[in-house]
Amino acid sequence: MRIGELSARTGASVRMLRYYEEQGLLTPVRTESGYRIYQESDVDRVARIRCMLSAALPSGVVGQALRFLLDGRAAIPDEPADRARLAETLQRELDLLTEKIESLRSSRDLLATIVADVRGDVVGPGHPGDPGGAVARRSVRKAGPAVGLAR
Amino acid sequence: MRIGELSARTGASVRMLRYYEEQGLLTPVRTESGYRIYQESDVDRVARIRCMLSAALPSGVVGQALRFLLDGRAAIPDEPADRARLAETLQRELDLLTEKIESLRSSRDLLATIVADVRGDVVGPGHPGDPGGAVARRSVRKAGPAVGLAR
DNA sequence: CTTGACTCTAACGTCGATGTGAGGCTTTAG
DNA sequence: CTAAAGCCTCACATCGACGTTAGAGTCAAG
Repeated sequence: MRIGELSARTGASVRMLRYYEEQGLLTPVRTESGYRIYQESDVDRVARIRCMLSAALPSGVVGQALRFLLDGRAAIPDEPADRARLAETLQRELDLLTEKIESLRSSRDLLATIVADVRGDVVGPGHPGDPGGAVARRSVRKAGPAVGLAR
Repeated sequence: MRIGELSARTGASVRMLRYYEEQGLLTPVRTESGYRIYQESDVDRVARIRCMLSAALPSGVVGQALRFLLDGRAAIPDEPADRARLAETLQRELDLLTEKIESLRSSRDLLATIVADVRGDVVGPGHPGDPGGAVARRSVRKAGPAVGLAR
């Protein structure tokens, strides 16, 4: 398919698709006249790119991951030393990501209790005279303290 | 505490702290002479801000979420109608956050399979200095297909 | 009082990701 | 064949999240 169709099917703008190619994340073939031709599998690929970029993963990591997805194990270097370094780099990103996820989960859970609480109050017998400090009652336990720091 | 101390304690640059204030994510009081004065709780607050921003959450979302995460329930309105609207707003933030977390998890899982695969090859028959990489060798099959698209 | 560390505002620079034309081919529908 | 639609390559513009610098005020210590 050509770029317009891929754009329509993925929701990514034409500009973005060309940008991803520029970054080595997509490698469409070209027609005689220069038109980009994409594979069916590129629909998935674009979804992954967007997902990983939205996770604020460094584009180098995204690139490596994508190369791996596309070329399978071919993208893994032969030299043990290179592999070790690569593994370490990826592991660091993995740890960071895991940490980030945990922290976000904690924020989300806290937010969820607040939402539940607001909803809970809505259904109750409204007390118009209740001053803004409705904080006193209710069972919102102190949310866990320090969350993991991001870099 | 003043901005320098908060910076030291959070790892965020002074510039970042001022920027977060500009975005309404922090609201320090000021001394007579204009110096920003932060609360102890702002240390946690900055940690959350950094985490959420590093996850590429739109600052609008971060702002909304933060107001309720850290100012707690102080801002909950009395009027049932107001509460209902608030609950709805928060629910949307909550959904966005949940979606984001799922997207991050998907990226992390993908990254994990790649790391495992790279390590699997690195680990020779007794490789010194290599922490237990008891990963079954090549077992990486096509990871799940389409993952959730980010906005 | 003077110095030096700290802070302030204001403004310009940067970088990644993306939008937006300009100008010019190519393909497709009529 | 011709016009519309799609695509191409620059290349400059924008936006968020900062970094950096400049010029000036504040404050504790010597």
